[in-house]
Amino acid sequence: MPNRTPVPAGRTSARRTAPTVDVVLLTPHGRHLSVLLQRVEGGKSKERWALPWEAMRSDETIEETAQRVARGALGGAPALVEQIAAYGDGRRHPSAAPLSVAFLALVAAGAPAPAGGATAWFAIDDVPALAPRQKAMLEGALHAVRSRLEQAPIAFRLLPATFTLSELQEIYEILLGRRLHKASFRRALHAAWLVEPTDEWRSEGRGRPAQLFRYAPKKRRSSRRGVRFEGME
Amino acid sequence: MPNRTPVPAGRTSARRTAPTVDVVLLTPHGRHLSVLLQRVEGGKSKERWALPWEAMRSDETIEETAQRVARGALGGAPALVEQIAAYGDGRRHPSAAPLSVAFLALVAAGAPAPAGGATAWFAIDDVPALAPRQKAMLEGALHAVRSRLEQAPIAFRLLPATFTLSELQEIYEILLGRRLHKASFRRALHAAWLVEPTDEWRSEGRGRPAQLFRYAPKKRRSSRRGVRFEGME
DNA sequence: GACATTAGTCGCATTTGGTGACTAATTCGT
DNA sequence: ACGAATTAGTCACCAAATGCGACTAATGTC
Repeated sequence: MPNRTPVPAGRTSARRTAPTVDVVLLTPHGRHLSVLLQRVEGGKSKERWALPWEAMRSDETIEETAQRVARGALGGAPALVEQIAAYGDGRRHPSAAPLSVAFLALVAAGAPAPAGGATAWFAIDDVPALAPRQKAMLEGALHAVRSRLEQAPIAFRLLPATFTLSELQEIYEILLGRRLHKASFRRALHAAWLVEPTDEWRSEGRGRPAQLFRYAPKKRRSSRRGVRFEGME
Repeated sequence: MPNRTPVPAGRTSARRTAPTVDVVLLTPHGRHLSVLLQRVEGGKSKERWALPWEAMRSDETIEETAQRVARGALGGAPALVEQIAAYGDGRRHPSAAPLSVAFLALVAAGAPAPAGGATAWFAIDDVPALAPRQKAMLEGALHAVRSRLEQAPIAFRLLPATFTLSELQEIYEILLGRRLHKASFRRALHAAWLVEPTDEWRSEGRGRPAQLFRYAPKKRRSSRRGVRFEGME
């Protein structure tokens, strides 16, 4: 193990810009997802909006930085913050940093529109031009949400402590970006022993009142399945 | 958007150590997986082995760096290199870098044992003490292999162009760390239209000769499934 | 030729999943 | 008051997917 020199001597490390931590803040908005962008003050680049980001600090973990960037942009704490990936290809970024670590943050519906015109929510299908690296982060965030949704109870963090099953299903539909069949959703949900009914009911105006449930996962049986070959080409 | 200063003025960025790129090289070895470690020259830390790593360079993407680190440690190119995640918590690392990006690399079976005693394969269940950050990377790598195995045809990259179905199944078993049922495996494989038979057969000493197949994915039908609630607690 | 060994397939029982249609409880309009 | 509209919740049926034991096939060994 010879050339283990941490820094290629003489080169640029002293001039290198610190890595950035970028956060993709997503929230349910109506029937779809929206992402939080911040206005970029004039520069030569044509992108006028950007994901919130900040340079990494040596006195914080990147998770802490992500939390702070999210709180700063949102004016409050998001419901969940998770890493997506590091982006260190050559694509352009608002900073000069060669490396960025992207985080996903989910925010419960009805988030207060951040003050001032410098920050705004954009529907996920109608996002303005972003720097290429941040565009990739946004795509990565959507992919991450949809793939982690089945592995971890992240949907429950977007709901209050008690909720109706219709509300839960709607969250799933918004995060997945597609409709689900009511009976199938409930059958799978109950089979997984993730929720338990409370004795309260909520009347939401018209229609039959809905029973309230709470998130209360029971012990799991490890279902030893075979392999699946999905979505390969 | 005030405090958009890319670098907190005056602070440490000039003294910051560049992020590292660490590679978890895995290969089938007998009936299990092994990981490549490099001996660490004496230092005050008690870990005598480490994952191959190198400081990020400003003239390479991190993918390129990972490829280079892998080739350097292995003496040849691995079959696949993919990013796992960034590790920027406070855990200790052989370098002084506060941030490391971990990559997974898969190497076909029968990889030449790297020359010299400075590099060696360790069975995955019998790995010596690693720096905490690298230990987390190794766990992350195993998790990544197992979860990506069903999404992308990475197993085929560990096999020659033509192979028997028993060989393919064995790769899956090694990567997943559990046995699979022969008939179920083949049924799912054929249903996914991933392989096609050649007209060659291979006699492996005793037993009936096996037909050789090649990886030849056909167009996919997008199976619109409902949600599943798996492995949540 | 009996047997061990590996490849490959079949069939069945069971589970899982998709779906339309049904019942239940409430509000609103007239 | 009463029926239409609306939302909640469940059922039943069918189709597809899965787990698995048991079978046949082809080869080498003794």
